[in-house]
Amino acid sequence: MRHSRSDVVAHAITVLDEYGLESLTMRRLATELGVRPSALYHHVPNKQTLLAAVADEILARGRRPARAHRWDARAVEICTELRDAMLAYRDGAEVVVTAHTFGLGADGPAERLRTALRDGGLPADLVETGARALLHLVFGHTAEEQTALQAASAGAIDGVPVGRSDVEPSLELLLDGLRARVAAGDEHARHT
Amino acid sequence: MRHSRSDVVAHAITVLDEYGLESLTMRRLATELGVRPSALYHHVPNKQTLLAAVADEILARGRRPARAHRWDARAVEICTELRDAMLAYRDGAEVVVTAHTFGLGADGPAERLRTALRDGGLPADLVETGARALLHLVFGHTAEEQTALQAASAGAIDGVPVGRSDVEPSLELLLDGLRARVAAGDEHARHT
DNA sequence: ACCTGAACACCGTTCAAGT
DNA sequence: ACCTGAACACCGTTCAAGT
Repeated sequence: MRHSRSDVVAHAITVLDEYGLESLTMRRLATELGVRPSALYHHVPNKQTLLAAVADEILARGRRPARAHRWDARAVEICTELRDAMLAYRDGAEVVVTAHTFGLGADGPAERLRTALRDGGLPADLVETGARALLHLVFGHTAEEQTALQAASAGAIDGVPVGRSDVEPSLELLLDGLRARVAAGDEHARHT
Repeated sequence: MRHSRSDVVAHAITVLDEYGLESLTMRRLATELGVRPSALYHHVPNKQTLLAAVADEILARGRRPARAHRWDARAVEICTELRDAMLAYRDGAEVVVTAHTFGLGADGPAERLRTALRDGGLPADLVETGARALLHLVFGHTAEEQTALQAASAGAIDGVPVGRSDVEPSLELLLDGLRARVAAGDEHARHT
């Protein structure tokens, strides 16, 4: 069977989800596709690029339509969507976070957060630091949550199971900081 | 020459800093120590454990005495110390963050943050979510900062150089959230 | 355009045996 | 206690050649 680039990326996600990131090798992927390893290099320049494409596809599959209108509710929406998208596939958080750290794709959520804050009327510097802080919080939290989840599901019972809505307390804490800054800014504007 | 476990860990940091994480292989480390690869397994059960020990050593080398007394200043102190420790070695952030994510060592900073917040009189739930959020912020920020820094120093000139005190805006944003919660809690306590 | 065959230059880890 | 020798079971990537 002849393949296209999207076949390769799609099957990479399947292998990832079924056997984990450490088993997602070019050789294994090729074997599963019924092809020699060298054939993959016709579709993708190297493994790094393939993993970036996998990260983008994981995020794309998690997309949900926007519902909220207020900037803080929008931010929560984007962050929980991001978290759910990463948790939906085995080792999803690690793949997405790594791709983002190396600046290879996976930059959709950052851009959407910036847009939400900008549309909410936040000043440019708050948009920048707020979006980055929110993203780092979700990345850090979800990466840890996923390894804990996977360790629990592998090694049976040990430690307290992590609740599903566990990001929100940290998220709300940061949003409180943002709201306080916005309120202070409005206060200042009213007095000048 | 005969070696001890700490020799191996110390030389692993040297190799890491000089050639980067991707070049830190058991075989290369062994060669640099003038020993066969299998000899390393007398000192360390596997590579993962070695990397956790490397992470702990990087953090230990960055330790500074506590100066501040107020909980929020203590938190900033611990966070900037953590950041500086990770930035002090090539790929230091990635090594420390990975070790922490997999629950292998590198848990000193988290414990110290929790202690600082607890000593500051914050309620238990705020201590927990505050410490985690601060840690994730520093990890996420520093990992990104370091790859940007290393990319810039490798690929010469492109993009704006990241300033040295770049974590502090995000940190202060989160601290504003924490301070607001503390103030609200005190307010509530005064009325009951 | 998509793939094979064959090679290059590596990995982490184990384990019996040496000193 | 610390190390060697030798092996096992793998990696990512390149490149000429096939269809």
